[in-house]
Amino acid sequence: MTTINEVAERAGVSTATVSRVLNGKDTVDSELVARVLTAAEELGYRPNGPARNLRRQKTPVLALIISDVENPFFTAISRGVEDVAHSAGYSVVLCNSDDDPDKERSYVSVALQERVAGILLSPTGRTSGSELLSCSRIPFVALDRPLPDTTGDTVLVDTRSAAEQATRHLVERGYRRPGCITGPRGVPTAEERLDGYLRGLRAVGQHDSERLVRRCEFRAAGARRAAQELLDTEQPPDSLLVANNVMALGVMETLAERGLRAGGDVGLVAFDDAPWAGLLDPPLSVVAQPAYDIGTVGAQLLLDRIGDSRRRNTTTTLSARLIARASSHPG
Amino acid sequence: MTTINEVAERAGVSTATVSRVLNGKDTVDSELVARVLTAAEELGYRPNGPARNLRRQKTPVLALIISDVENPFFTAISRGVEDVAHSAGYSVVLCNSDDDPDKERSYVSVALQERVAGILLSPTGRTSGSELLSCSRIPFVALDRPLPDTTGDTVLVDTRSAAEQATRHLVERGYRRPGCITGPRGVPTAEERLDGYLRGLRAVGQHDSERLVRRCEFRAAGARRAAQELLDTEQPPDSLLVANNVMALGVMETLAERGLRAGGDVGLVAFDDAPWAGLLDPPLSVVAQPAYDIGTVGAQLLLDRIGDSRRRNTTTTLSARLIARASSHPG
DNA sequence: AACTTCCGAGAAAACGATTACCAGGACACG
DNA sequence: CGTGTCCTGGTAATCGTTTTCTCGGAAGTT
Repeated sequence: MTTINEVAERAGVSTATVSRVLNGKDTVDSELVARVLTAAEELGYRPNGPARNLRRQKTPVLALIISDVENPFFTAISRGVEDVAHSAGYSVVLCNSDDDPDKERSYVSVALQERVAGILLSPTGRTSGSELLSCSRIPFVALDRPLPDTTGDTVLVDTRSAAEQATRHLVERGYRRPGCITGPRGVPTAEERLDGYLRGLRAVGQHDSERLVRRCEFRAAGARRAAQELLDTEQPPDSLLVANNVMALGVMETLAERGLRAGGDVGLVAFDDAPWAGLLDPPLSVVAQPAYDIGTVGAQLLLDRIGDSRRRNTTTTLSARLIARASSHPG
Repeated sequence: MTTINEVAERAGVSTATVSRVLNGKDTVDSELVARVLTAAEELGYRPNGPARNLRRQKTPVLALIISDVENPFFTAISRGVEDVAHSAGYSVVLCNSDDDPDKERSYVSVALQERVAGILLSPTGRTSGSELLSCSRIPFVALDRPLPDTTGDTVLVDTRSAAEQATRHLVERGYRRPGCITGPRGVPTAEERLDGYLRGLRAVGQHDSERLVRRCEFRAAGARRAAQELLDTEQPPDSLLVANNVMALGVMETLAERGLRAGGDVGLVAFDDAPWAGLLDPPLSVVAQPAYDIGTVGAQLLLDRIGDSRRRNTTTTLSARLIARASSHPG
């Protein structure tokens, strides 16, 4: 690898001058600028990032830690983050925590170690890397889920009222016993959606029963089991509110296996819209979260904080909207 | 940020000793080890990554540059890469080139600059960052698509014969005029799939006509337009081979808008399986590519090359398999 | 012409780790 | 007891940049 020294030597100037030219300082004679540029070109010189970052004490990189790359909700967030970051001259590195607190911790640790400029995190909720974050001075933003015990910038979606609305929607459409499949205990998004569901039931005068609720990981496999369990109970639910789109696929597989049809046999509303949701059989009613916006808002917040570390912490809450399709239409 | 000096001072030893302890060298007195460890713990010391990487002249990070984070095919690859890399002690940073040669180039450039240990790239095909790569000495592996003019490790899928097989499948199922929607000119995967399609037609004695072929970006919007165009021709195709899963969604939307049903009205086979493919209306026939394996094989190849830079270049070709569902079943 | 001002460019000091090298002490052996 | 060996741990060089100083010369002012 060629270094700045070799470029300086070939151009017949000092390394300081090379550095100045390459960083666009305007105090260099145009003759020298030309010499440096051609020398750098000829040698295929490319500055050493780690050295530069060490000296500058900062790295133009944002870390985005999400819990599932295969979930379109999170990839949409990542697009939002990337668009904003990119236009501000930052690169984004995407890390996939798999909803595993250990992996999350380890990624936070790596990010801190590499001295990234900032971190966007959708926390698993449990212990997670939050202590690490809060005791370091690195700017960060929590996305989708609040960070336990830590006050920091946060971008949330009001899924509680969305869940409530979705539940009422099911009842209004004529379903009598809506059930709920949500995420693990302690995960804020899971709790919120469950809470919204319970409120929705109460609002329409239904007795809420934990017997119609199941919890599982935010994965298809768990949702499949949960759906099977619920359908096998003595008084099975006649409709379901499902806490994310990956789980919804699991539920639909289960229905298909049993020859049940979503909508007609079991009403279904799931969180997260996806490009394929309207093309399923039947088209899936969803609570569409503004995923892309979560990304852009979060990234902007992070950039602002990087620019001014003593800003007040803010929490932005975006709202979701129900898109009713055939899966919540009985008969 | 606390530095190794402060740790050394607090522990009453030299920085060299701190470094030795923290890197697990065994030549240090256990008394000192304990002192260093507690000092580091108390100060919340975390080594400065850039400094370490600068000194060590390497970074335990692999860059994975893919063309679309929202495409499940690529996210599956990324899981494969990550699993292998992680268990070998490497982090993976995921970069999203958006199938834009400029973005790709820029990401390759950043990766080189940051001196990552290796690069996994699914090239856009056109000029792209290949010159950058080949003239640097950084190990790299091309995934899914070969790198133009460059010999290097490559992991491919034999989509030519898969496309041929899929085309024959359509004809065998009774469709008479299969059309094809493929990717942009010059993109190897697009050309291969088109070529396979043409061969398939010839194999069953059909005259191949470019009039049944459309090209567009690997996006839903382009595919929608392409499908509309094809359906509006005087002699429209009665079935379609579509070059990836994102495009397939666009095509299905178009069919739905026109009140046409995949299978009964227009046969449909698309590349890439996805969790939702079997749940669409109708279930989508696909050519399933071993995406996760592309990732694991590619990552392993890259690690091998990092370990031994003078290995011979290899090209691994995996095979795809047709999964016939209802969308390729007439009537 | 003498003095100040300013500006461009080089020399050298950081940045924070790792590691080659060296010094000093303990121990063993003749 | 003297000398050689080994082992531990400190000193300082090093990685490749950026940036602060500093200095020399040109330009401007009186």
